[in-house]
Amino acid sequence: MKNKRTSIKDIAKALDVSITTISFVLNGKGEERKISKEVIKKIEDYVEEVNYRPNQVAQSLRTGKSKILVFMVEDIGNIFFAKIGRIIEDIAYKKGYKVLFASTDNDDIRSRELINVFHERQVDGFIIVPSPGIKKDIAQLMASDIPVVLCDRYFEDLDTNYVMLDNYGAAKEGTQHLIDNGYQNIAFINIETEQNQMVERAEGYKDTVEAAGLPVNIVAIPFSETHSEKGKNILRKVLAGTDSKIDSVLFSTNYLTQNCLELINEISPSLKHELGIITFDDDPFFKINSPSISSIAQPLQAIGEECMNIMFKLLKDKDRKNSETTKITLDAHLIERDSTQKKKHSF
Amino acid sequence: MKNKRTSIKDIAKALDVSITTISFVLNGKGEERKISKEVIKKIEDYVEEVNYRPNQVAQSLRTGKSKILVFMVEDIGNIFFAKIGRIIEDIAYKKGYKVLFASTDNDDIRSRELINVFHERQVDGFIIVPSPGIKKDIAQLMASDIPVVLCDRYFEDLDTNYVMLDNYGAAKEGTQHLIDNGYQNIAFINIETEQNQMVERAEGYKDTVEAAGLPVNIVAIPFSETHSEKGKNILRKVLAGTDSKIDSVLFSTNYLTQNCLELINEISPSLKHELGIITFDDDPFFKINSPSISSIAQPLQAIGEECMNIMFKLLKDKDRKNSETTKITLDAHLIERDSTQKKKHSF
DNA sequence: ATTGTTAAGTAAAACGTTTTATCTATTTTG
DNA sequence: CAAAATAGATAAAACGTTTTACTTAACAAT
Repeated sequence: MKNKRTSIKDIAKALDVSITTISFVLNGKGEERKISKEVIKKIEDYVEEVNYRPNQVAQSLRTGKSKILVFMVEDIGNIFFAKIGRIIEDIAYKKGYKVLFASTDNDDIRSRELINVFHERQVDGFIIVPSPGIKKDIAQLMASDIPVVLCDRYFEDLDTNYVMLDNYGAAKEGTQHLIDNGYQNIAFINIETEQNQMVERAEGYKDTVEAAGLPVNIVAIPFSETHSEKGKNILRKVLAGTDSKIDSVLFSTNYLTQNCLELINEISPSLKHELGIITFDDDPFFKINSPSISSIAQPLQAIGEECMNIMFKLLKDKDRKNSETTKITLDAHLIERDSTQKKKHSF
Repeated sequence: MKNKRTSIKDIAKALDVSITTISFVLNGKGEERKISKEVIKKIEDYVEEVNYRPNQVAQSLRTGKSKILVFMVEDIGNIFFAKIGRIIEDIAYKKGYKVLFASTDNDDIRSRELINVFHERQVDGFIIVPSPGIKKDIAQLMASDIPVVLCDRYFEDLDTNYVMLDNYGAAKEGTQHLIDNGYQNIAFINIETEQNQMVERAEGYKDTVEAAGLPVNIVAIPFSETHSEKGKNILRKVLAGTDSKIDSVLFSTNYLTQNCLELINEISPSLKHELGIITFDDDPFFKINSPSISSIAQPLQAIGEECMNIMFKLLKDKDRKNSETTKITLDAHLIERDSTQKKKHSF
């Protein structure tokens, strides 16, 4: 009943030709291996006729190549990663690669386990948004001569291929935009982390306000508290402004924006019209919100494309171990909307 | 240099034990096959020591099982699918399965190609959000005795496992909510499609307004025009209300909501405060928007869980061909917000 | 003393490919 | 005309497992 798929052996039997010959023909080595035109034709026709497709698992076992790439992110349910994932997927498919997605939750243990699992599965390459503590594992992975591209983050003292946003520059630009529009007391709302992309955003902010002679006000919310009452209280205090009254905020990531906006709404509906607001990561609804919300948009398409450019380069390169790593830094795109147009007086 | 991974053969050599014995021990068949305690211990210790991990590709080839599931959706960059994907991924990993994601763009050709590709790769099961015209391919896939669960949509006349929203009921509930709040002229904004989930939503809407003696007004925007000027014009006309003035809208899916809200904003900023608005698929920003937007939220967690319940049942079931299909219909969750609180007069 | 049983283990086939080495005719070359 | 080269193909090993069928030794039963 369970009709087994046709294998190369079945074809060999049917055409009275050796397995080897068929394999050569299928892999386009017919000419090279001096297989006669007639035999080539015969095989190709038959393959077409029975719609034979080689068993990829067997191919993988033999060649050690799987034609599978893996995209390891913090959370594939986060729209930022999901969008990049889609872009990567599309590019990969065009070249015959499939993409496994995996969410690490930014957890080192989970990341490590995933790397091992995929390594066992003989995936051909890794695109990784690394969790903070897996530098060693990344190094090991690279040492085992498998293509690795880091995305969104990197490690200062590890020579890897990566594709990053110019986080420092982007934060600078966003902050300067607030300053240019007359804001004088800007808070930078961040999550508590040592991930370099966040650190750089904080630096960009800090250097810019300092250069303008304005006060530095960095608020770090623990990752675990972004949805909790405790986190809300931290924000409440900032907005209440014990020392000096804040007139604007820069959110460092889309985790925070949503929750903080919600909170701002909760504290005082008029506040969101008075406060200058700009955030990293754009969202379609920012345009619709009132006020529409300014953002520092990441070039998702470019991020995905660059990751795949590097990946394909690595996949082709026979001795990639000896070739230089590629490091790409991309510019963000500042989207100016109503939330950063300083109003002379609140209403 | 390129230190090959240790294989079962290496262990055999190192311990002077046969390959077979090791395989039995590794697969927990040591007792059953009467391997002595000492040998079992010796093998287990060594395996631990050298951190041996079996080559999964070889396992797959031999057993025909890959421990990979595939989740085929319309677009993994769409937050609705991305969220479900994340839930499925988490459940899968707990049982040692990995998940391949694939976006079909709702295109039949692409869907068909993907199904074939994954079939070749010997994935163990499919969770599919089917494009409109691949009923036959789904049937074929099921005939080849591989677990298939449809998600979000199904085919009327094909006996499959599926997990669906009660689209009819959900649309009914949403529509009734508008009626209860005093709206009298409700438009249903849909994409032009024959996908059953959309048809059912339209029916739910239609039956409800008709039962209340209110006019039926179904607007179908071609899929390709959701972002175009042409699509906008269709909407403009509806909102202008040539025949009768519309006082509220029900959006059938999250593709539309964003664009239409944008357009409503564009046409007249005050309109969004006057119009009753409710939409399928919740979004975090609906809560923050002013007015906050009512929605018919899908139970993402439950959808993911039910898909996986069925999948695991199928994976276990030896003769699933003869067992009954499982059909699950889930209820939506109506979230009432400001956008459906009828205002006595516009402002 | 033969037969049967069990304990403890192994050899070898199989999964479906790719690839290396080899083979036989035929043709070319010196 | 013998040696060398080439055309056209194939056998068999290899990838790393799982699994079937077998072996051997020890012991028990008749």
